[in-house]
Amino acid sequence: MDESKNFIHTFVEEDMASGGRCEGMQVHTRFPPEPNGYLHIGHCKALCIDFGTAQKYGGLCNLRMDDTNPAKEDTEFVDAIKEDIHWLGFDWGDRFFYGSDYFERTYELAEDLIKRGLAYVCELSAEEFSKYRGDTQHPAVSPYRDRPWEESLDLFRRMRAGEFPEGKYTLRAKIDLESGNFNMRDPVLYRIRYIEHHRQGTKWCIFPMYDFAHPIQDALEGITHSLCSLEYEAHRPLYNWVVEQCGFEKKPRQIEFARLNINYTVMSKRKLRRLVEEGRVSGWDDPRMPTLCGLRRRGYTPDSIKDFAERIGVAKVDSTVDYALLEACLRDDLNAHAERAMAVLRPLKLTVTNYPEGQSESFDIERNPTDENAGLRSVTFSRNLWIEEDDFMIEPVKKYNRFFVGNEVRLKGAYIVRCTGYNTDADGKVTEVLCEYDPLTRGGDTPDGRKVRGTVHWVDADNCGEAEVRLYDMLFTDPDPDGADKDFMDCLNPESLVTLTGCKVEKFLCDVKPTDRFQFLRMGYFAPDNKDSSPEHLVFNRAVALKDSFKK
RNA sequence: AGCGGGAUUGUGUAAAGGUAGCACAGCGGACUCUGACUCCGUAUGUGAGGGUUCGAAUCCUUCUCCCGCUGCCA
Repeated sequence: MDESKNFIHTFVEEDMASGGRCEGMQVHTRFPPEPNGYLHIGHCKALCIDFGTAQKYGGLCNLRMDDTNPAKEDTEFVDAIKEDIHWLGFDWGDRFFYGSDYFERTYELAEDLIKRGLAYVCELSAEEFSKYRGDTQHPAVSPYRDRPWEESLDLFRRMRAGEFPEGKYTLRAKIDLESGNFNMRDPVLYRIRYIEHHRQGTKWCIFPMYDFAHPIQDALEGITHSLCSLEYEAHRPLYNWVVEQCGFEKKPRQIEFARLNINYTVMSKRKLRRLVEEGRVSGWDDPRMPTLCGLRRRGYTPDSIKDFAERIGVAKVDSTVDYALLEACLRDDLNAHAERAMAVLRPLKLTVTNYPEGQSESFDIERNPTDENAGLRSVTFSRNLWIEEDDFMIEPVKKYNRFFVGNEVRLKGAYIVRCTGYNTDADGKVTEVLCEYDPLTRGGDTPDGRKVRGTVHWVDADNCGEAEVRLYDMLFTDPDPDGADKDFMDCLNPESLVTLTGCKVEKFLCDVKPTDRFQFLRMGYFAPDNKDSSPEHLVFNRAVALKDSFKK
């Protein structure tokens, strides 16, 4: 297992150590998404922390749909979430749960609290309660706090039976109306909602709040460590209160960490949802979206995303990670594993004048120079080739090693050629580059050991594949979209919106025969636009030049 | 304001009193069948002040700044 350690690991080890809170137990975590949207790169951090922590200590991680609010949740999202997690490579075994499966048990525990005078039915409306809630200077008051428990129990049962309209009553915990932590000022435990639940149907018309349901779910599943984001910090006392008052023997421990932010990247589920609903993108899996399925279509690999989650670390500080790190992770993965191809984006004709017209031969070129097992691919060569427009200069700049008249250049995997001239059109634009090849350098070797500094990619004009490439950018926003009270929609990078339905499409020539439309990744990799499976990549030549040209 | 968190280079993240390290981004160079990859080098940091100590990012203290909470959302 990896040796890197963060503050969560420190806590866990403390708890598991002899004499610790969880001595002799197995580490058990859970990933609890609310099924009201698709998973995005931010969830991935939590996913890697939840599953990763369990893995690190030989424990288990459950997958649990946190579906206690019927207004927002849908089965469509449940399936998508499961698929995305599997795609990333995590597995919950047979421990897939719904928070709503515990509704009955949760209800019993609520009745129990009422009977012990720890909860009461309140009939303050939401607006009224905000008046009674008090403020930092004044404690709250509640006229219903001292309702006899028998009466509360009766009302609570009738709430469940559907005798009251929405909003008429709530069940509240009786905790501390003077607490500086507002979560402890008699928080609502149950509210009435006549909305069909995506799983429970119309069986229930009262639903537990997150603050009540979550600790119970954790405790029932034997969770030892409940890892969540920073905004729940102030809820921890309530979490502990519920676990304590409900009498659970094994008490889960909540630990909070900072959620992920990436610069220029829209990371709120609410906003992503708007992009989908208002048709600014083609769907949750639009390649410009930071959702897992969007990243997948864009060409990101599971390993690169997990590596990213690893490299950003875990802490309690609000932080914003540089988008470039995500790209670096993908580059590293692709560089090690993806197949190479030679592709020409802006073709310039290259004629090998001393190579006979009509003659052809083929060369075997490694699929991946860093991986011998990747094998070879065959490419054909002829008198008529295409090279990249900027691989020729009439007047070479300093340190330019590619085509200019008089210079020797290696055609990758084929021959050493010497540039002998070029032709231009009436405007002086270069239309053709001329060269002569050295037959003794077949395969690109130099038997006499002479140094040839420039190596250039090429494709056989008589036998090359052609494909479309879609130029995408992520949906970037201004660095501070919420700043000058602008709507984030107005802060989206126009470049990334150019291509609403079609994207910018260009053709490219390639030494293999691509049949799909390809995504163009910013740093010079191609990935077919494949909705269903993991992408196969073609790593583009001299990636950095493109990386720079597409840099923000 | 009350309560709860937090502050290490451009961005993240390590260092549990003992050389402030690593990654990404930047810059410079070497190497190379692509200028990529790789390798080497390099600049920039402990929010501020006081204290304890031989020695402080770390302990104490005062201050400053940032974030979260005041849903019948999660």
